[in-house]
Amino acid sequence: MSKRYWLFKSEPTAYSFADLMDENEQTAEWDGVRNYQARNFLRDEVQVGDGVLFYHSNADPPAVVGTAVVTRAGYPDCTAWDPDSEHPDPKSTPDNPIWFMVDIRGEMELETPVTLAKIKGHPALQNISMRKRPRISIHPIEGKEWSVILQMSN
DNA sequence: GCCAACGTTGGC
DNA sequence: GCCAACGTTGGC
Repeated sequence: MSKRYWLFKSEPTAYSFADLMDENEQTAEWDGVRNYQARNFLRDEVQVGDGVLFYHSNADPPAVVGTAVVTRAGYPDCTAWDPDSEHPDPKSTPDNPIWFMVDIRGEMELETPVTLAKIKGHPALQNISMRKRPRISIHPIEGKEWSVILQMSN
């Protein structure tokens, strides 16, 4: 199975790239996703070794700020049945989980964040998934898009 | 199963 | 803070 690329969104006030880099082994569970399309990516498609662009949404400016790598593929999101978690969902149970998460390890902070404005302005990124479906927190990224965005960060 | 009402996301 | 886009819920 060949390596794929993804873009994960996070509001930096809730969880920033710096927070990820501060974790033990720079590794965190990507939990709390409560959207079915994003869930399907996490459960069915995201694989160990895949590349992740870490995007700050609701930020000034919104931008890709770092890269990460998937260290554990989809498994049940146990925060769903924790009533004290941020996004409890009583319909999801250990026997019949609805929501899934993966683990990622932060790799590199971008020298220059690649802002949404720059992404929108780049001819090679006109069809990037986040432009077509603006409100999903997980997006597949083409290999070409990945390299273009990383080039723009230098 | 339709669809109106409602809630959330997230750029601006 | 506004509001467009769009996902989800729930009455029927």
